[in-house]
Amino acid sequence: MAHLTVLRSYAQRGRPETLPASILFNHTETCLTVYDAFPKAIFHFLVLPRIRPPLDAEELTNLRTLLKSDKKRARAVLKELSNEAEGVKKMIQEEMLSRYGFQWEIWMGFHPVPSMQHLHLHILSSDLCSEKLKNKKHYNSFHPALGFFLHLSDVLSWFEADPSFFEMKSQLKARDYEPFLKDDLACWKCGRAMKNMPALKAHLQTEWRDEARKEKARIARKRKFEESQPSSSPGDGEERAALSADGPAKP
Amino acid sequence: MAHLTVLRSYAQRGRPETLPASILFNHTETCLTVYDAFPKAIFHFLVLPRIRPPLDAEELTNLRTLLKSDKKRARAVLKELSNEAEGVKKMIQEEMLSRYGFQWEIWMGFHPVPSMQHLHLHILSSDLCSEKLKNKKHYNSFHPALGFFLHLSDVLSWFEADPSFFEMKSQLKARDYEPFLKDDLACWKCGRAMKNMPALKAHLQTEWRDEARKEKARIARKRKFEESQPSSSPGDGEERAALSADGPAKP
DNA sequence: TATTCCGATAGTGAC
DNA sequence: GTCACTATCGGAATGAG
Repeated sequence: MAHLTVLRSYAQRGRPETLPASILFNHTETCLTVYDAFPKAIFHFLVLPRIRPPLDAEELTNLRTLLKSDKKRARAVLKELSNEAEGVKKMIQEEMLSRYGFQWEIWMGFHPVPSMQHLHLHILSSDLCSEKLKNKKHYNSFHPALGFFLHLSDVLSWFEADPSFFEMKSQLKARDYEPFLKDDLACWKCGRAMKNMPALKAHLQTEWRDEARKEKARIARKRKFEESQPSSSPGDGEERAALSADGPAKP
Repeated sequence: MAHLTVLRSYAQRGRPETLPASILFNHTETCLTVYDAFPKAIFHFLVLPRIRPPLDAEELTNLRTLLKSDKKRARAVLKELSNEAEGVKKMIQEEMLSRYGFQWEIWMGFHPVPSMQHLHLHILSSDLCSEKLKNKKHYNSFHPALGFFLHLSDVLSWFEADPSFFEMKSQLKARDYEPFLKDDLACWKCGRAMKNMPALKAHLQTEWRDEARKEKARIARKRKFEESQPSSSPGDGEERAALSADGPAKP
């Protein structure tokens, strides 16, 4: 479903649990977490604030509309999204370990000028390995240091800064952010310039495989060291069990 | 063979008759006529001046190099191309009649700044209906009134004009002609603007079919009139025979 | 900054 | 203004009741 208001339709549901399991991942009193229909990484979720009094659909249209509404209410909404996101992040980390044998970065943040209506917090893994990641706009919109992707922690920090700084950041003008999406392609991890998308995608695969190899070796060393020690903590058993299940990992 | 010097290799052959019949259409002491390897119309030939003393390959590289060499020799070369082209044109006209039942325009002219080396006079039919005509550059380069396509008769007339005019025209600077190739698409025949190449190509087909219909009706009326007359000339028999053979005509 | 489809545009490599 | 290949860029439609 490629409709521009599909997220809003989810967010205004009185009974989100009636959504198909292929769409809904988790929900609370205040938030829904759905699978991104076109995931740009191995893990990619969206956390949506539910529409409920005193929050209306207009206020929750996007980050800009939220930030220009009541500041305390806005912060509360973001905190609720953050709470839900932290839980989702933990579930992703467990899944990383059980399915791929290691853990890698998870990013949480907003797009300044989204096309789809209704505020959505992206939670995605840093591999950016996905068939759905097809063009420069896709990639640059998630590049963690380019300027387009607004990390949740940064957005929350705006509330603690000077009100004039908050006002400035809250503008979120399309013309201020659009240029980032046209920046030259470069690996977010090593900084190397990439000629085109196929080259970038191949490189991202390599980066992720390299990280997998190094992390798995590190974990193996750690395990060997711990096995050579006389005592063990209760958590170790789980960790070893998770590590032994390798699943459909590519790296 | 899409090589940039293939025409020169033909033109410097001592025995052009050894060229494959799929390449060589006709030849004289001074000229070769070859099939355009990527015809942009139903009929599309190239007439090449043969390389022979005192003409060298450099002088015959393109129209600009020829025109800036000895003026009388240049005119002689163009006259030889013209003579050969007139013969080829007559053969095309006969083929039009025998295969398609009517005749339509045939254009003869040069491109000001060709990529392929060796002067070549284009002879092509005005339908511009061909799978090989794929983009705006192709089309605009043969548009008969845009300015890029240099009609042979016009080029020959430069020799009769004031020497300063000849000098001006002989410049043939790429930058003076390149803009024509980017002009908006418009039908050369009716002037209508065309949104894109598929629309233009469909329209060109329509134009040609319309012309075929009208010309065939005109010819049929003429024949009926002549049949109603008591006398006939010896040529009429041939013409009727040609008209009756309809061949693989599309229109 | 939703995707997908279509088409134009740009760079390259060819031997 | 050689072609053919790859990739990018640019606009338009898109669904649902």
